[in-house]
Amino acid sequence: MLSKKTRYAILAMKHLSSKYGKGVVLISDIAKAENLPIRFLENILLELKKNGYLGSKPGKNGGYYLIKHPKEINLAQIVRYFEGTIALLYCVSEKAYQPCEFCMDERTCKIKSVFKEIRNYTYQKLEQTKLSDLVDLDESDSIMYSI
Amino acid sequence: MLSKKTRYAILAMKHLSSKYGKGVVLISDIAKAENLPIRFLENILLELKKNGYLGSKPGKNGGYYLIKHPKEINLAQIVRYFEGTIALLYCVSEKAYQPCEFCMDERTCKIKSVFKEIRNYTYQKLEQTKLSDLVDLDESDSIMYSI
DNA sequence: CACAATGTCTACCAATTTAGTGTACATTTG
DNA sequence: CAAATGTACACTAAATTGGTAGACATTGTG
Repeated sequence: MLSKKTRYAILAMKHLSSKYGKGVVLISDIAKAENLPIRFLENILLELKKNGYLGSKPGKNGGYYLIKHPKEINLAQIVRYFEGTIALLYCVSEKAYQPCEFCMDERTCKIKSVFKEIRNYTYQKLEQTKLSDLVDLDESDSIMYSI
Repeated sequence: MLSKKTRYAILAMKHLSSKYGKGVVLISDIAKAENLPIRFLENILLELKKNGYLGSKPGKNGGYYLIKHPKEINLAQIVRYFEGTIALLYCVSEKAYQPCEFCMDERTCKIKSVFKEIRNYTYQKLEQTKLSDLVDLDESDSIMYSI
């Protein structure tokens, strides 16, 4: 099961995608729109910013905005960042690999092969799902930021 | 990521499968063979017994044994029992369903559909993997229990 | 019947993770 | 300068994870 943090992050990113190209969005607006605890959301947005997905503008009329185009961010990136890995076992993880505890020979381990297939399918599905797939983008009246 | 408890349960069940039809197995032997903390393993075996997978024989010459044939137990059952659900979101879970937090309309929610596909694939793979697939069964000299 | 070897039961516990909150501060605009 | 914002960092409460302790019940053997 994904953690609330991961789910909140997806919701926040989805919301920011829907406002892409339209200037900054208040944390409080995201919190209200997606029904998220605002202080917790602050931490999450900060993490997303540190990871390069978001930009921010402090002070009055400030807020957050997506740096990349929504079609350039996918769910695998978000899930992996907050969950640490997409795999269900360390031995089939790309990002958090550790030797298998189930077997002597990882090349022939049946458990590993099953969980590897699951990991690969999951990764592929999440990777294929872009933020742009989650919202109706309106690119007609997009504006430039003055940062 | 699966919890240690779930992973230990799979290891214990795998070990008991390899001894299927050959009488009881000491907790301490399972712990030694699979390198598991014995007191924690006791709890896990007890849970597996309460769930109907294992039988036990207390007292001298006692131990645990698989009740069902290894081909009648699959990984989905074990994972679901210890993890609570196989899904990554409640809204796509069969056993722990809760309404979706991501959308107004679950029928058209893209996030839900992606995670539903992942859940279905995962379930199918785990369900197809029987304990008998994990070990070399030797059914030639199986014996009957005298319980 | 005594006793050793085993599983059983109930409780407890420490460490870690999760899901936040508190407080003070820095920055920007008007 | 004041108000509106994001930033930093510490703190914490609750839940979960990963166990451990100790007394007890059951069984086989001598």
